[in-house]
Amino acid sequence: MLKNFRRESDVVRKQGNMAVQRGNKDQGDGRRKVTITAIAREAGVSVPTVSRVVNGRSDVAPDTRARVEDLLRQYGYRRRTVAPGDRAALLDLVFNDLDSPWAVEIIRGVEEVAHASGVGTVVSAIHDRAGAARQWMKNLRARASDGVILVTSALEPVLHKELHRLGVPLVVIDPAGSPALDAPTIGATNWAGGMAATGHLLELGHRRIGFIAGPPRLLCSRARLDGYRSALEDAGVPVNDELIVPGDFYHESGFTGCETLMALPEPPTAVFAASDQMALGAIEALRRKGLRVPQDVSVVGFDDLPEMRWSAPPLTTVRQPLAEMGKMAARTVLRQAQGGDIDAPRLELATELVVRASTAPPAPRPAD
Amino acid sequence: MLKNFRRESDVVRKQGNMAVQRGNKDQGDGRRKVTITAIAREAGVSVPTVSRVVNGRSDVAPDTRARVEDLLRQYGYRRRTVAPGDRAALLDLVFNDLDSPWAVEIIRGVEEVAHASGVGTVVSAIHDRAGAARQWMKNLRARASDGVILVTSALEPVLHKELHRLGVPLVVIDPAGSPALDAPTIGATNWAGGMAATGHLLELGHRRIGFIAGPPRLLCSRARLDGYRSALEDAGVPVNDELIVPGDFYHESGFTGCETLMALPEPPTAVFAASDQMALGAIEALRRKGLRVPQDVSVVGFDDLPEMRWSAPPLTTVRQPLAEMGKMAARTVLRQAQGGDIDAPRLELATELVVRASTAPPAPRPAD
DNA sequence: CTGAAAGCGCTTACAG
DNA sequence: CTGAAAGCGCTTACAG
Repeated sequence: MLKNFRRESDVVRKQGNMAVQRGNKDQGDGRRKVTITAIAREAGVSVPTVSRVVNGRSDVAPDTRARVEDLLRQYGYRRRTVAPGDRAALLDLVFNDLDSPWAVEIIRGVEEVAHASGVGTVVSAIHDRAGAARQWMKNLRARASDGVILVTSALEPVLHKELHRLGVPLVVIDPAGSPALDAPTIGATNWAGGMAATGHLLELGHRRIGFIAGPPRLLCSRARLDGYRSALEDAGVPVNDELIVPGDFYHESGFTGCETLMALPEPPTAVFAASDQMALGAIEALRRKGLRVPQDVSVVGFDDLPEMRWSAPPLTTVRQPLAEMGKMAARTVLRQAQGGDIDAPRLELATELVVRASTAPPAPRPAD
Repeated sequence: MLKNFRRESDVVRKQGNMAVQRGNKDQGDGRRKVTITAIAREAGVSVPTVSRVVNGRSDVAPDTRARVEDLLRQYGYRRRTVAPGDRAALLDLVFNDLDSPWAVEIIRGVEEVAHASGVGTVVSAIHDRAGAARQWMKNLRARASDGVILVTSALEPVLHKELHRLGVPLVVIDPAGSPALDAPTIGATNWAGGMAATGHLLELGHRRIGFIAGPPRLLCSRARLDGYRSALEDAGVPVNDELIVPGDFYHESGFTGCETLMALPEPPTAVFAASDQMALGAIEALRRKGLRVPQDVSVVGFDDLPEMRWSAPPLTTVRQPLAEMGKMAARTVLRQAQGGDIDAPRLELATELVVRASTAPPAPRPAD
């Protein structure tokens, strides 16, 4: 390090007219402008030679290469244009928030497919704020991203319009539900999942089943709720609105939602939470009340995040193939980016009920 | 959509000599080559005009703009060079695996800082495979990334060497422990954390404390173990090697590690797992044996992943400021990328014991 | 609002 | 192994 810095000042002394050198802070006069031409002059070689070194070609004499590499490093050279052949292939993956294990699953899937195609995955969070979204659009443009995967965002319509204008392919994972969005979407069979979870509880013998809902503006929330309702109807169990409480997919709302449910004159014997995190919150609420899961109350979640195998007790839940959804989405944008056709404008991957240890038949009613 | 496709074939008909058009698969003769020049010819305007549209300048007649935009979209135009001013600023964040809530925390921190500086965060996983790493290096080079943040990887030395050659700044989060790595590193005070966790159990009155270790090749694992040992020594409790079992930070190993511990002739009254995930595995092992946490056995974890507040019972653990570490790392690479000095080559952020509900004084020994 | 001209940062044959 | 020359894909004044 020290050695480098020493050499650097030598260079600076000899070549004081270069805009800004590495190791110096911005000097009013602006951004540093380290070009291949400047490096060539400095190294006493031609521009093509530097170009060759930069591109790791083999036909450069070892000591020329070493000298040029040193200079490149010292001046902090970065390419200013991209080689025509290997355009930096980039794909943008945009979340509202990066605050849930949910997100990694999707990232994992997208990254796997993208990486295999030599494409980089740029991950961003826009926090449903128009400002952040605008900044992101600007960056997207600067980096000439080849495609965008957007995950459940209220900003869907705005971004879609702008991206369409720029001709950047867009795929939406788990669409929030903008009606006229004509981008391909990838989701899960939420309605069927809601049916399956509720059906499972019904089969165990539960008749009073509480439901902790997700944000009502999201399509997936509504589909899960409707699945719950349909299963009850199929079983001839009347839908009781006081058993349906609101939530926002986060732990806390599962906790309070469950408290509300258990404070009912006639509390439910089972709770279906529309997300795993809310299910965990619900279990905590029950634990605090001294109620055991599943002996006293059964709990079902939705998502099947990997850690749910290890919750206490291991959670019965509806598996949503998040990584698979990510992969699908990545394949779809990549195909579009290469000018291919999209095979399905709207796709729903299957959900699957995973029965673990948080559900059991209802406790026999206390003989009161 | 349909409309677009129709228009597109008109264009193709008129202009059959362009290499490959959008909507057509690769046609042997190679990659499509949609340049601003081609678009200009097609639109019957000059090259500068198309350039203006592409860059969203305001001084273009509305219908010229519309016509050009249509063409750009239809041909799937992507910039082939980057505007000198706004070079796509990119930062690479590299994990071994994207399989833990651990990762999101770091991503969140890095993204926040990078995004604020208009820098994109490219997330990759290299799975400790030299092949994947090589592919990634190639991509990194193509996208001219401005800096790299590497998270705990056995590939540290190789990547460091190569990146240094390219003059790309590198910061390592939670270094695996390559001895001669002269890149800045950001970690947590693992040793102090190990001390604190063990000290807490000691204070509660525990004397037989099991330890489920992390992978021994990682510095952080060794530091946590040494912290555990030191705390015991301070308290005058002899270190008993049969109470130390191996693990790999994942749930499963916590489960089996805890089983081993509880099968001991004289099992521990408390277990300190070197990761939250192993702590969860341990709790599950205890649950299966019918042992209650914390009444029968206390459990402490390490990391304080956000979901640990909601485990059953809420987990006492050592908080590692992962998002903060990500932010630090991002600031450090960004500063380096701008030619600034690094303020600290090696940084450890403080860990903090978070006491929740999984620890309690040991149960009185059964009077046998 | 638009284009002809000059310029920039590279890369790609080609010749030695 | 190296450079002079031509070329490419853009952008930036400048003039109208």
